[in-house]
Amino acid sequence: MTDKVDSGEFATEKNPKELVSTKLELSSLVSDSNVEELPPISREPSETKDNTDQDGVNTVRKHKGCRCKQSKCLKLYCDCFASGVVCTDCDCADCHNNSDNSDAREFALKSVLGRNPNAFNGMSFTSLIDKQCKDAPDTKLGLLSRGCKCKRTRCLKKYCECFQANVLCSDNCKCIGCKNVSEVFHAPGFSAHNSPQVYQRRRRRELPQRNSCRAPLFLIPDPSIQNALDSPSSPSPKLPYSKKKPPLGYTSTIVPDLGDICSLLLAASESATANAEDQNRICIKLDDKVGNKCTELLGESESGNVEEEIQSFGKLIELIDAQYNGEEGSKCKTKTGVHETDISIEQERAVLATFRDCLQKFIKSILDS
DNA sequence: GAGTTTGAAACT
DNA sequence: CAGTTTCAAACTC
Repeated sequence: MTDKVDSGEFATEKNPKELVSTKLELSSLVSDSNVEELPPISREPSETKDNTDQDGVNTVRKHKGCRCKQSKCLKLYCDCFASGVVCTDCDCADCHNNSDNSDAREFALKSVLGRNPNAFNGMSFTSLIDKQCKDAPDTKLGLLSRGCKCKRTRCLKKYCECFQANVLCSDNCKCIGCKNVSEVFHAPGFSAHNSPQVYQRRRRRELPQRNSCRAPLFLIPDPSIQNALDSPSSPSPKLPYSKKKPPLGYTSTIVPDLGDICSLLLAASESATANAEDQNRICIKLDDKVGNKCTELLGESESGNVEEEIQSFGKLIELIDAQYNGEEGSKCKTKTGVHETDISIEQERAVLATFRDCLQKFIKSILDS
């Protein structure tokens, strides 16, 4: 991958699912330390009124008619049935998921609920009887808590329910080679405006070379999903993101979450010990002092003591300066054990310097508020 | 638009 | 519970 050379990368290969709460966009850190100048990014649904991205592809999954041919829309293969609604305006064949076939439908509902009481996101049998298609907020949304089991797609295609729903894979997933985990870094064309799908398509189109760095994943769920998860009817599945925390750099007035910042830095630190799949990857090795400080900050991040947190950040800034100003350079081993070049070290230095600046701005924003 | 690939659901 | 089959959506050409 070449684009990362221009940007730097935080990799989180070491037990990445432990870091799923991290949802900062690194581009705001490494490409432009001046958070103030970043344009505000709306996460309101109105931003994508037609539910399409810049490629004209639907990015906000709405309930849509099914096209079942053999299941009679009475099995969970059917999106409508799986959503607990009857078919309307569908292209299905021999549909029995309607009021005309209420007996068959009820039997099917009972059958499915018998196998899995939570198959309809906790909805009871009676609540499913007359549920209309328009009531479905999103297909199979409630099933996300179950986790995916993807084997080949690395959870980077819409075959993966997690990826399709714009959420990260969680501990509930049993996927293999999952890449739908918390990875935050900056790359050209990757911005908060882009969903993972958008970015993946662009990478496929613009960066077809092999051995490139893994696809990045943007960590912010779709607003419709967020709304659905906030709804009382949804039993708060274990999801790899925290709610209502804007990513760093979204606006100049929003203070980034302390835990997120520390998670990001910790992720960068931990990545150095993980085996990099790609020799071209850039990892960041923080020395123990910085890493320990991050851990410390993580522990304190919910203390509520702003003064202590600011002091801790100040200490962290000092440690970063100490590590990268005259002391030994950072190290990043490839899987062949070869150290990265001085260029990489310089990039890491630049990333951390930017991160340091961001911390300073963060502190300032707290003091100003 | 047809054929292929994929992973969930259903089945054995 | 594991393996296989069925299914419909996603994807490719």
